[in-house]
Amino acid sequence: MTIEDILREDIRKAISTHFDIIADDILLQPTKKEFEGFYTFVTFPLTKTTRKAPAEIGQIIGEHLVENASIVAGFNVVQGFLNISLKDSTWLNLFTDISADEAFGTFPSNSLSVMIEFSSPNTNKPLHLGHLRNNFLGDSLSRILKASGYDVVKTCLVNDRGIHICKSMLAYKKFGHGETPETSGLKGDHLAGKYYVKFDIEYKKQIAELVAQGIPEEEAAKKAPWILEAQKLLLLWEQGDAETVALWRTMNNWVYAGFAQTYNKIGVSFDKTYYESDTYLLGKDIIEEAIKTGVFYKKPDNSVWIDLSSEGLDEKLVLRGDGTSVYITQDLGTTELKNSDFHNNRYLWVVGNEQDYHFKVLFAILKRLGQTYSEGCYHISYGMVDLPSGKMKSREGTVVDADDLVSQMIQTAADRTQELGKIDDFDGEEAKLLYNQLAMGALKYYLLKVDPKKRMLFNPEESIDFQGHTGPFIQYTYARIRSIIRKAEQAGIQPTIPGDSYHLHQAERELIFVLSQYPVKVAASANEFAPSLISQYVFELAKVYNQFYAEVSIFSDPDPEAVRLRVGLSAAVSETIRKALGLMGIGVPERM
RNA sequence: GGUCCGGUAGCUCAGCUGGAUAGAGCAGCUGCCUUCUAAGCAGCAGGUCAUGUGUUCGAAUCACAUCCGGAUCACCA
Repeated sequence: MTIEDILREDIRKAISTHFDIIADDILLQPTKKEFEGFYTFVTFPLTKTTRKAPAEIGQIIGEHLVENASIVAGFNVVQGFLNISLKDSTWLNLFTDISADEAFGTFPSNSLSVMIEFSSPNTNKPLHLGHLRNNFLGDSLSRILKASGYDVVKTCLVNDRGIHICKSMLAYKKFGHGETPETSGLKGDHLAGKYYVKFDIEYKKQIAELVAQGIPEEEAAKKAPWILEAQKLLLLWEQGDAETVALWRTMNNWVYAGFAQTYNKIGVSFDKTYYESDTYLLGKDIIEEAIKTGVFYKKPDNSVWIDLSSEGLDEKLVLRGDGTSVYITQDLGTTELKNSDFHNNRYLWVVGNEQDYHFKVLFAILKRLGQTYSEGCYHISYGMVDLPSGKMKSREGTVVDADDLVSQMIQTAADRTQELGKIDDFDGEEAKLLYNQLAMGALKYYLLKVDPKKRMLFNPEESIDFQGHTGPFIQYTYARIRSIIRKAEQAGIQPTIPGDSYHLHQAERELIFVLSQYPVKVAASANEFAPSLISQYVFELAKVYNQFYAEVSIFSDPDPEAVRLRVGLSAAVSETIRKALGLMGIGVPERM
């Protein structure tokens, strides 16, 4: 039972004794800064049933609380707003609970397992900024879900086959001259990407030539020699042609080695990786089977369809006339595979919002097929990342490369840190670790602080900011606290909670109040699949701590009880910052 | 055209199960380092919450309409 629950119960009692009304929903909101109190109860909704003025109702409930509610210290009424303050003993008890709870903010198992699929790259090009948002969201959500009691399985579905890979392969065959990551000095994924770009340049040239000969552009795009060759390559691959498969394998392995480096650098990993080359043929059987039960139907050309118009969707093709799969067929099969592999209670997909429709269709079909797990399927749809210059387009080369971005961030972190000169005694390894932590802190925080559902703007100048609403600001607060804890340890000061006679400083109350919100925020971010709630929370916590830090002196206070409490508060804040940033995959430095 | 998402300070974003004079950060301007890390703190300035109508004691929040931006409606993935 939280303080809020207790207070709600007390208000409910006050209402029933004075007005003879059973109020089921007691709405509490945090009191605005300019008023005294921590919790506010709005009395307007009670005016009708009680036939009393809002201020009068507030007065009556307030008086009742002061007399009867053991946690309440006082109140004030402003118009229809009843602002309630709590006793210092209440705050101290609350803080006692928080500091005693090692697992503060971590929920016990809820006996539910969840699979979360994210990242899911194509193997024809390196990761870019858009993938970073996806990866950070997926990684952070898996940590948040774990903290809120789920058993989590992280998966990645690698898009390792298809026409796009064949394009890279074709360009490599034409222009590669046996180049390898070793001979070129390029990371494998960048090497594959280089040929993907080469393909596109050549392809566009061929289209232009055909158009110049008077062929309409649409037709030219289909007839250009290289696209035909790439399609032939895809066919050869599907037939298992040894040479094609060998090249495919070689190039993909280069790419995987490159991806592994990037994932390692950004701190992302998976429990299980699925490859589309293993799963793309799945799903057909499910459909063939369900034609019999009437879920799907055949058209004269032998293509197979489902009519989802009663769900507000359209008629959707699920198998081509030649019997081959389409995207949705494959996803149906992959989901079935996931379910038979892991039997999870929930399945999540972190996929961009351009696929909203696809997932609506997928879930509708699963439901029609009578799959009970369809109820637990959820598309975590996130918005695109835009650049100040507009949309990122990989074909037009306007993408921000993930590896480049990460190394720029590390460079910036190094420059910034060296300017300040606070860690001149660090050795090379320590410094490197710090730069990495700060760089990833800045980048992850920047991409996670925005509501995932919303489209966001990536402003390069802002993203390397280390002040204000940023990861490094919070990391800095942590490092500051750690310095205090070290000092306290040296001085032999034990954090202790003072007795009931202790009069709290307002800054101390605020700190306890914000700390107490942490578990609520963890639960909310898990429910809404929104790491941004954690990022906002931890920023608020750091801000309130910095205010406290500027306002009160920790070690030079004449009251030893105050010193010991403040050391304890600092420790609790640092731990909560560490946990909260940890939920975002961000590490914390001892010094910076 | 149908469907979906969005439009809040110069910029980037919170707030949106209706509640007080709409909040942060950045940028701009003022102060604060002989005292625990100034990557910090305090303050000033900045808003017709796209527009209109409605519901309500009360609307940035709900409903309807309009305008603007984006996504999607492939036998691509």
